[in-house]
Amino acid sequence: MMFDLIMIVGPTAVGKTRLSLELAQAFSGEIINGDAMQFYRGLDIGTAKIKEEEKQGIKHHLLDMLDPHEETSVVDYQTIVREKIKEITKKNKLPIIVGGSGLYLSSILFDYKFPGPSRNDDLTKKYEGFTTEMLVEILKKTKPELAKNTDLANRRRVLRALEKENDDFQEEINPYYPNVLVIGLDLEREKLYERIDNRVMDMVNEGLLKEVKSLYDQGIFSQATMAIGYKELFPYFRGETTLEEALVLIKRNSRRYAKRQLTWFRNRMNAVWFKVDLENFDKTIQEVKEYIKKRS
RNA sequence: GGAGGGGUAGCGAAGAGGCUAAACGCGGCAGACUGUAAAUCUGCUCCCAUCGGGUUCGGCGGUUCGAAACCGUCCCCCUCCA
Repeated sequence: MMFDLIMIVGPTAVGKTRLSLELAQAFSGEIINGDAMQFYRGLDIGTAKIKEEEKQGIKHHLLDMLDPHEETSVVDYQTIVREKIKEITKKNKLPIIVGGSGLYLSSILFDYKFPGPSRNDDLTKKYEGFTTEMLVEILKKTKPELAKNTDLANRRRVLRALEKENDDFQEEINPYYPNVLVIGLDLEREKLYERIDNRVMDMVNEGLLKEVKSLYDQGIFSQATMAIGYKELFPYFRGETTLEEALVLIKRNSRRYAKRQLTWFRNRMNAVWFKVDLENFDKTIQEVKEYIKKRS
């Protein structure tokens, strides 16, 4: 095998998980999760996390590593995954990263450096009463260089810039691993959206409400509960919306999310794209396998 | 038959003489994003085009320098009374 690493990317609900199992099976791989929300224990149905009995004995890493109230960041992800890749490689296995969290995945593929201070909520609290315009003024005055490279319409980014000491902007970011294959899975937009809508209903049938209710009852309100499929249900439990309204929002947000994912993967990664054949997913799997063999 | 309400861009919905090719939301498309990323943010979305131009607000006809907005008339929809 000439690849150090295979990465499978694509919008939510295209079939990444299924492909990953097949490839792991065929090329003796171990799977590393690349979905930020699947780090969390208890977020199973809503994140479409693979079930224990579906794993086919294949080792899965970075699933269920956090409790819902805990937080991580790309930096942790990057260090852990770099380590995991080493381990897996040492065992003579192929690391296969599967997921949809663009930034996290890019931080593995490329040599992203994170020299700045870690994020912390104090600043957010400190500037609570400030309008974004005011924050922008402060930033421009105190760190004009940094202001140039930040999206000034985006309060969150302005806040982060405010807590950075220097600009850690990298002019050029090099690939970190020499031989990586990034497989992009795609599907006609219309069909993708249809799949997403259907999958939301499947999740409901599998017990999504119960899963989310449990988080709600525990009073957990964190980054994890901001996940699609979760945050929309909280207002329903509070009696502020109907179930129907909440489900419409879940579908909508999932579709919008899928679109954002596609934008990232298309423009930030050098992926080899495969169009998924819905009627015959095995055919898609075959195509990918053949491609890998040919390139190996 | 009588009394009201209404017909606005793909949909929902503002607008009530010039600032309007027409707010806003949805839907659609494109994009940004190096420590919250399933998050956060931006742009486009009548037609042709680079400036710019051409057609719009149920139909037709008026009033007016100027109308989606005012008047007349016709068509359609809804509610109530018969």
